[in-house]
Amino acid sequence: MDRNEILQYSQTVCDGLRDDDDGLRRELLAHAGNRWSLGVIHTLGVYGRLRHAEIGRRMHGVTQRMLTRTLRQLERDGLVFRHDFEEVPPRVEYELSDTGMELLVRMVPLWTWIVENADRFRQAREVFDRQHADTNA
Amino acid sequence: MDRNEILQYSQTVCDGLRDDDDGLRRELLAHAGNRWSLGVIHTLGVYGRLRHAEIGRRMHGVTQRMLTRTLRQLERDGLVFRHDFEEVPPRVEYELSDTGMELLVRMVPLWTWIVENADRFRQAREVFDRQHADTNA
DNA sequence: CAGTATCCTTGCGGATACTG
DNA sequence: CAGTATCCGCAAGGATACTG
Repeated sequence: MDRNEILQYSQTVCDGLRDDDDGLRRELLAHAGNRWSLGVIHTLGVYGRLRHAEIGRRMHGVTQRMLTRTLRQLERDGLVFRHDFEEVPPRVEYELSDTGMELLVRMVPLWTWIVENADRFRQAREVFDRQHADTNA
Repeated sequence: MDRNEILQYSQTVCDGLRDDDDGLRRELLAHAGNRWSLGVIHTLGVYGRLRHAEIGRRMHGVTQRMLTRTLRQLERDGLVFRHDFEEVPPRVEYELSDTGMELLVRMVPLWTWIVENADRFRQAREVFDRQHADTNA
């Protein structure tokens, strides 16, 4: 994929995002970029069907509230299926949909690259912050 | 790329994101997912070097403040170079760095997919919202 | 022209307590 | 167990006016 291909793609995408789709774009990326969304998608991708609490146990730090909210959003976008067995006590299982799986596929290269280049960013920031500190001093 | 490959990748990525990198991950995606970041990256990718106001003109709706802020963040992460000519009146040009270009490459497939599947999401949401409305009624 | 300063609204994310 | 209700702090994003 050379530079021109990239730009053409990029052009198409950004043209397709005019006005109306802006909300969609933001919302979608918001979900993908949410505090917990990626973790949930990943967890469900790896383990398949899981119950609410099981997901929570596999992601440290998430509260019940945020987990529920995240799952609702993902479900609303059709990325996750919710199977309610309507039993007592409640039993609900979550599962990544095909759409969710496709999203995961598209996300992974990006995340991989970010992680692999973590140091680059850290260094860039250090340099920037140092220079900025000098300016202020 | 089959399901297992995806999951392995995904596993690696998410393992690499434990604790410390969480901030990094969020910040980076925050930049990539910001209201204006992608637009700026794309614009600079397509047009090359541009002045502050030129970028603004090519992106409708962005305010001076947000454009400046976005550019600062991108610059801090090393995604964008800032060339200050130190003239009067001021003349500053912005340019996508190689790192920024690489990010653009990784983002494009994701965006393309989102845009191509916009309808899918819209429909999923409509269904969800309708069902939820019924529940409340 | 590029950028800062100020003020404001909104929604995310978290803590805690409660319910069917 | 799964989920809701309530309250809170914080930062993003925006509108507006000003400056070197």
